[in-house]
Amino acid sequence: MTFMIVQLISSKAIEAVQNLFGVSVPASQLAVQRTIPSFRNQGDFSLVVFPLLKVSRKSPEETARLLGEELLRLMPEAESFGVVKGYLNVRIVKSFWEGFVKDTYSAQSFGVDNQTSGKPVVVEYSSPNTNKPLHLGHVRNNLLGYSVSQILKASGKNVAKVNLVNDRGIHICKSMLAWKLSGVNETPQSSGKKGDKLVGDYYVKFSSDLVKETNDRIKETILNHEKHSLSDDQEMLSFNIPGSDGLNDYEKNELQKSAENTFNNYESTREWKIDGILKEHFLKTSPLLQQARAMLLKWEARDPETLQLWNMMNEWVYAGFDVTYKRLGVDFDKIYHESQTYLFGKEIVEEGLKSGVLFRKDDSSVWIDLTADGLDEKLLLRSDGTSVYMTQDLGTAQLRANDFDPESLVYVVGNEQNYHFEVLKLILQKLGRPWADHIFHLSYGMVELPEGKMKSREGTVVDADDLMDEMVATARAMTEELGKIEDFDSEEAQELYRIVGLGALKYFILKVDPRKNMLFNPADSIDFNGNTGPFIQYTYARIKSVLRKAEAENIRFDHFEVNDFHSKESDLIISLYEFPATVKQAAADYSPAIMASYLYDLARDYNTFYHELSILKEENESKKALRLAISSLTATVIKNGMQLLGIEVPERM
RNA sequence: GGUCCGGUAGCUCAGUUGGAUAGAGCAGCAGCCUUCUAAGCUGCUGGUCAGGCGUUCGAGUCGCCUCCGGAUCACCA
Repeated sequence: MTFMIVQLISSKAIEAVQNLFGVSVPASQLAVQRTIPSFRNQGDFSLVVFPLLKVSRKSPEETARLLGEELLRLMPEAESFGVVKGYLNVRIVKSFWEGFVKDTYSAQSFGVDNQTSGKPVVVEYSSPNTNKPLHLGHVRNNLLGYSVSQILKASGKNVAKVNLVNDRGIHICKSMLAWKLSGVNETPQSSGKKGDKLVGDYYVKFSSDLVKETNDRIKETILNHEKHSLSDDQEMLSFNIPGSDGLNDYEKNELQKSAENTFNNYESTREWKIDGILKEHFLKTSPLLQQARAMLLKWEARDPETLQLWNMMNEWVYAGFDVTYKRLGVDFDKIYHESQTYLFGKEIVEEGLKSGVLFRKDDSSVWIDLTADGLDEKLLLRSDGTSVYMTQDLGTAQLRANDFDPESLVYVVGNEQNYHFEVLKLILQKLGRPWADHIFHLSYGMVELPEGKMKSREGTVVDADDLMDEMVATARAMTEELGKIEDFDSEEAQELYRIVGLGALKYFILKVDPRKNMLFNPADSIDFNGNTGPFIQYTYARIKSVLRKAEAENIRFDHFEVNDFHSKESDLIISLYEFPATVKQAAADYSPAIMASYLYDLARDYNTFYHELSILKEENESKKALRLAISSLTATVIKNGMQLLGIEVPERM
């Protein structure tokens, strides 16, 4: 079985040109494309002959006609042709399509390669911080990572899904400190909160406590100023600003001026409008932040009490994440933790220093000079010898190379880190890592809300669990309104709401080109009509309904002979035929959106076919069998294709 | 300011290495359920593909310029 009719036409056309004009033209000159609907009465595929005019020295119409005639001679699969302007439209013989349907309609795994081979593609995605629950942005990341992994597998690659959990650092310490200071010993069990939510709440509490503490300190400082009389009608204010001892005179002076401005403003308006310089200073010297930093140092020194608290709270978060991941339907083959990998980059830095790729500055910080590559100098070790993000990523990349001996490393990370990954790849290349050439940053765009960006401070963050709840609730409301599943028991109904609600969410996000920023409009996302997941799921359920009836009536459809296709039949068959190539295309572009778009078009094609033609009521047995076979194949393709998006399909809805 | 990404219908998005008359959905309007699931189907309305110049037989697609939006350029992650 060949899925390469397009390549066949192209190669035969090259042969035809050779025969006709004695010239060998490259395949790039002979683009074969699906004939546009207006000319489907002439053919299935089209060739553009304009590039051949130089060698044919004839008019476009004449060139196309000659080529068409030669093609008919060379290609038994070509049945007839038509010419419009410079376009040659070729009709493929019915028996070819008939053979295709016969060969595939009962193959459950049509289009998806279940034989994977070669070195693995390592796909990193999700990569959450453990101080906050997952939100809409993570949802896009997770859905993309999972779907791309599925698509790569279906295209024949071995895939390893990995997650790099950021479980250490100042953010986690903030949650830990706020929890400790609260003194209430709240746990997921005692509060009934999901672990990640609980820890996230303390992170928020830290932030608000920090703001309050800072404002209080500032107000106190401002109000407890001293007055010095300079003369009868002039006086000078002096503020006793804590933590300013180490500053130089200029900086002290700036702070005094900033404090005076703030005070004067307060005097005249009775409102606190704190000057920026002052605010920055008080944040920098915040006792709360100092405590958090002290905690991080204790953590790095393996202080048992700190480690215990850290472990406990991280476990809460993981339990919470697991629930969200499971519900989202994503999983990982290996999970890395930064707490275990953050020191790994240092050896690589040492190696780079020896080989001269990196250099040390006078303050003993380590850098790489990328100015020759149009980038800047980049820090790799701080002057105190500690590592930065980039250092860690060098280490984890090496670790992954050791663990998997991968064909390539794919990073599903937001586009705000484009620069970071450009630098990462470049450094590894300079360090002579051959696999560095196969680092691919799957850079996806931000998810925005109608009000603009999500801001945790403004409470506009869309929580992943809440979002799924809402989608499932909408699916339920919609299903109940339609009233088609009265015979479902409660468990079956719940399962359907889940499948449809999540299908809607996943499709809504995955149908957009990953690279582009996308708008998440809640009103649009709960629409289940048109270009949506539920529409495609519905099409599947509809087909299954027909197939169940056929089975009940004992109708077999393993035999059919076709004299002519209805245009709706051939449109559908050719769409189905293009599924394997679409999987390859989606894999090559790392784009679930290509698959989503294909499935939508297919579902639409099927619905018009379904509407226009009878299936079970068709009297001609051969036609009935063909239509059932096409229906069955469409169901398979929808199921397999949706599975590549991580979307399930219901047998009934 | 440097670098990168984007700008297609009122809104959200498609548009394969340059190919025929730029397509869907939503919204709006008009139809189609005693007939295989109406979460469906059919029709209508809606475009200076941000703007300009260029390359080409042919440009939404490639090049240059301008305008607008976003990201990034930390001893943060």
